[in-house]
Amino acid sequence: MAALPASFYARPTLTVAADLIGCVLVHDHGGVRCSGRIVEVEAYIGEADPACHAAAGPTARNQPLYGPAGLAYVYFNYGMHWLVNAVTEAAGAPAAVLVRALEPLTGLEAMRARRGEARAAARDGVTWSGRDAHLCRGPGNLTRALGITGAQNHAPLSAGPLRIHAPSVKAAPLPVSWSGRVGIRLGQDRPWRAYVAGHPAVSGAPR
DNA sequence: CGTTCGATGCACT
DNA sequence: GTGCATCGAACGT
Repeated sequence: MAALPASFYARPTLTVAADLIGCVLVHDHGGVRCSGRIVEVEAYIGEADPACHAAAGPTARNQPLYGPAGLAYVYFNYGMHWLVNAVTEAAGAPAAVLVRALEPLTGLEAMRARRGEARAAARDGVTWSGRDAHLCRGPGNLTRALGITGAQNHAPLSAGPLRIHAPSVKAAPLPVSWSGRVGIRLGQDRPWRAYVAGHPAVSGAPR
């Protein structure tokens, strides 16, 4: 099964966001393959979008947004969370889709272990005992579970350890709902969050 | 149920 | 120095 080609991402960002629902994010890391079905994403589109990292023009951090479609844009936020995006549109047109939640498919043992490490770092000697459906619920949680870090920033999503695959032909299509984006201050009016309503792995409701 | 709040580091002004 | 595209513990109801 091949990863989605770069041309998949070189389209209008909202189209890419809708089509990413149901696709499978894969990360080969530490000798283990972890994957999950995408059930929640958000679009960040252009310098006119106040919530997009490109709102203030090109900087050292947002450089991948200005690159060609199909790259990963991974950045560190709140001092403790990596967030992973897929760069869309075309070079010079800064836009991306943030992956916010996955339904875990493979590598659950490794996911539990990585989430446990995070928990153990914060608390002393207590193992994480959350439900598996919550392993990849939320953008910071899914990068932690899959082992995605800044090492994957600017990496191509069509080849390499971090990839996105088309939905399985056997899987029924997921219904897509839209809402305002979560966790942002500016730009809440734009209904650019796509998600599977009622799915247990979808993160918190919009503000 | 609900809301508040601290942890934690870096990009940018 | 300020403000995050967050998370979960610790409260209050």
